[in-house]
Amino acid sequence: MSNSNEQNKAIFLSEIEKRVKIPEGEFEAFYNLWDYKKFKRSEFIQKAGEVPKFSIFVLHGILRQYLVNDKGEESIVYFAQERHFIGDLAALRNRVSSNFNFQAIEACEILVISAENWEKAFNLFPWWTDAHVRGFQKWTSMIQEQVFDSQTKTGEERYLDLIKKKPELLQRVPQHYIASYLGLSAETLSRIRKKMFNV
Amino acid sequence: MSNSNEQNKAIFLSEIEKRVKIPEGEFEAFYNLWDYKKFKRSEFIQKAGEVPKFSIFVLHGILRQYLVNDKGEESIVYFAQERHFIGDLAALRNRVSSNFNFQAIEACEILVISAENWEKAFNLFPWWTDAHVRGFQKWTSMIQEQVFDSQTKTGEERYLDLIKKKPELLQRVPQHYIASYLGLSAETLSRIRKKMFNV
DNA sequence: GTAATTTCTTGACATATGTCAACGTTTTGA
DNA sequence: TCAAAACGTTGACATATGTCAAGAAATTAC
Repeated sequence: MSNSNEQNKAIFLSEIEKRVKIPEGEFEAFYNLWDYKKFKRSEFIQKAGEVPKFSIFVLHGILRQYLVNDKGEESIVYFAQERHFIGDLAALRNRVSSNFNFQAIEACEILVISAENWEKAFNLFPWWTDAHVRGFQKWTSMIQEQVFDSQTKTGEERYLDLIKKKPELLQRVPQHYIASYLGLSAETLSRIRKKMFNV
Repeated sequence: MSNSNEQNKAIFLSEIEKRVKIPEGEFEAFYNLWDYKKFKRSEFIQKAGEVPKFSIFVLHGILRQYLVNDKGEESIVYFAQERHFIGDLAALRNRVSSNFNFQAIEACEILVISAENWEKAFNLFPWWTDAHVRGFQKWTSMIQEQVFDSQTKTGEERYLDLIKKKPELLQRVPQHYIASYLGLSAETLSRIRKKMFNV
């Protein structure tokens, strides 16, 4: 069921070309800076407290990025599905430990890039830098709006938003992960759903 | 009371040099891409719905970045004090309207850079790009942790965190702005403080 | 300096959400 | 295929926080 190297390359290329134009012939060298890896369901790609070994592009599968506090409560900050970039780049580049956990929810195929190769890519390929910068600029506004939502909306409203924005996600990951992402207990989400669908 | 042009330049330079090394002689040209502006207390630098005219560096004073939802409730996502960069770069670069409001809390002196000049700076000065990228990488982790905190911590815990991290802020801005930043009603913060200091 | 405005506090009450515990259902892995 | 693990639901109860309204205190602007 796993994709061939050529298919993976094509997926990766098309995703980057959505954002920037790649000069003739440069993609091959860029692609060679990345390695292919496979993870089983529920395996950890990276654990909190570790210095990240790489940054990630998801070819197939889905993984969760989450934080854990001192009381052991965890909360998912991001679901990375196929064609998403994910990782703790600040920690990767500065060679410091990360607070984030990255775990495969389903079996995953991913491409990874080491800190060393990340710097190479950044220095060699201006189009990559540009894509990267644009990605971050957009992403920060999005997360800031997420902070806002978590402060001003009820759980039910946030759940309805998610149904609109990422309906496929709800079919794909266990409901208690959705609850964790929304900042709700599993019980509360269950009750919200009951109220929404039973009346 | 306002700083001279030379003082402003020095402040700006020292802030960037904290992050990256600037090659001999390049700073002057970079600095010329920025303009100086002044705003009075409670004036708007940019309103939601507008296409941003520039991105901002704060020389003096403090401003708030906030969002408003359909019900008219507002929530502060960021306080920018002196020596902070602030703005909606995704909207600026793409020439689309921004959801964010930027308002001076105190009288402010700021440097601004237009969309056009921003692209110039980005293309001409790799050290600027680098500083910028590092800033964003760190910032995204920080905001993600902020989402986490707003989902897993009580208002009292978030207030205590803020006292530790930015004690000077509490002396400087009205308490109901602090409440808004913490995602609490003004009344609730008042009660938290009463409980903390009266017992 | 004083009026107008903004800010902060407090009470009473409503409500969203968490916690704990029990139990049934579904999925997983060998 | 079947036992074990993971997942989802429900009840009872506790609690954090919001809302509305009133008034006191502080700050601002002329």
